[in-house]
Amino acid sequence: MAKPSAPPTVAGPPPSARPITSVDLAAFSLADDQLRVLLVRPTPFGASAADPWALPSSEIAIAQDADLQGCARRTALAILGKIPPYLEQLGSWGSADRDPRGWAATHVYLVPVFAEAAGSSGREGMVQAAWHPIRESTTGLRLALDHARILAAAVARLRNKAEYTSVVAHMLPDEFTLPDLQHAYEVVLERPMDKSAFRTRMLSGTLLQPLNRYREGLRRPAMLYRLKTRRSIVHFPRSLQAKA
Amino acid sequence: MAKPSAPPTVAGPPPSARPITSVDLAAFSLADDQLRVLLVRPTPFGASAADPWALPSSEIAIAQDADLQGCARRTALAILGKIPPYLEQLGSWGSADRDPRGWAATHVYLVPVFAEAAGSSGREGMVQAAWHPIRESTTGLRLALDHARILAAAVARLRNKAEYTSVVAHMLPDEFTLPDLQHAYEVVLERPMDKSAFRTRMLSGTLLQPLNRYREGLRRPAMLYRLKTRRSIVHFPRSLQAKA
DNA sequence: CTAATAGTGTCTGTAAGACATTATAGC
DNA sequence: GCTATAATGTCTTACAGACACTATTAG
Repeated sequence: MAKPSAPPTVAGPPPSARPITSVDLAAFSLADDQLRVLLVRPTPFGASAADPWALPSSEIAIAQDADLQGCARRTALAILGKIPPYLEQLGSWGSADRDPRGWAATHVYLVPVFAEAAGSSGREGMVQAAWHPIRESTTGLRLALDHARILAAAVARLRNKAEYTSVVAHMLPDEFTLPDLQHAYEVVLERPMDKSAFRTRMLSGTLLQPLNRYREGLRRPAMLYRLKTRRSIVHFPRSLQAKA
Repeated sequence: MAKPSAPPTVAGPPPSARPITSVDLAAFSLADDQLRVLLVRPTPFGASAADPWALPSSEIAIAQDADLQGCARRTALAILGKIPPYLEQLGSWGSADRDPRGWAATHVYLVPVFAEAAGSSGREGMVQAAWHPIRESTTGLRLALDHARILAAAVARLRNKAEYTSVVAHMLPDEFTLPDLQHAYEVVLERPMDKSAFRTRMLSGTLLQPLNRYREGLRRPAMLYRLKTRRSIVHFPRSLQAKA
């Protein structure tokens, strides 16, 4: 306790060892009409079907990471090849028994991104990465550590935020139509939505910028839009489907 | 990397040192018609007015804490004398420079509690603790480390959640009246609220249990209520004051 | 009775839900 | 013309906001 400017600690003696500290990503995208999450696995060397998939994770690199977001961005860059414009803290999970190596705490970020299908999105460096569809009843996949629980929380948060924010739009490409956007919401929320109410909701406020160009299609062309900003999400005045 | 069941790490070599890891509390109460936050300071020995106040904080005690919530409960017990029924993860702050001792990450919990005024709530063990009123423009107090920023985020979250949840009720005693509750919301949100709409909102749903007893007062007595559960908050169907 | 606080009733505004209708493309 | 999809219009419902009104206590 003779260290410089140590903040007051409430109770107990100074601890001896420190927890393993990491940042995990719950990165979501939409491909082939499915909500998908990015999972990784060690390199093919010795990787068998028994090896569990895991959320992308990096231990904090003290010499390299300026802060938690920086670590999250580094992790995303390594595996996605780009830094996502919108990252949101989901929460943190820490306990004595969630990692067999010892007391471990992880800071989890929710990352909605646009990504093409690309069944198994190549291996980036040392790991194999793939977009796994989110199936019913918490994926069913057996993931490493407590990642199944974290993923369940991430899916719940994503769906909940879809009820009152523009978060789903961040999983679409730069230019999209309102029917595209509605379809994306329907995929995430797993229920059909009313066209008229949906359009009013999305077009009110400062969310979208119309491009005054049209997507040529099989039938009547649809107006193209772009997000005014990809850096943040917009909150709508009311939540959808206010349950009785 | 030859450790048992190590999860795949996305990039970079295994780190050498681990961050200092702690749990901080942003505990709020209502006393004397003011929103207050619990702050601590090292024991009076050598404590001067120059010593900054800080949020209650505990480093993770690997041998003692089962998980992050456990650490938060231990911290709350040490300083409040009781374990609060409702704790909510606010977020985590971690960076190379927020603590002069080195890379430090803290997991912050938002804790609304009922607490009497008690100007300086005695010293519990090694620290001095007091409920400080939340003043305009982020308190104005100079706090230890980056606690001023964390506190600002906590106040923002508390006020935001007051707009669409029952969180404010957790800062009232076990039994209270609807006028009590409305006054509490008005203190937190710093604006007057409509009586009729407020009552409808609070009485719909499963939030309150009427006790069929009355608070005797100066004028007409008011019905007493109790929270159906103190362990969780209730979400209302709409946010208040849907801004244009 | 009056004063003060507790509690209710009525009307309006906003935005979502349901669903019908019109518009514009290819064929 | 027909079909499919894009976009709009109309009506209903739920609930917050404003505010008037009634109810119950002390004195």
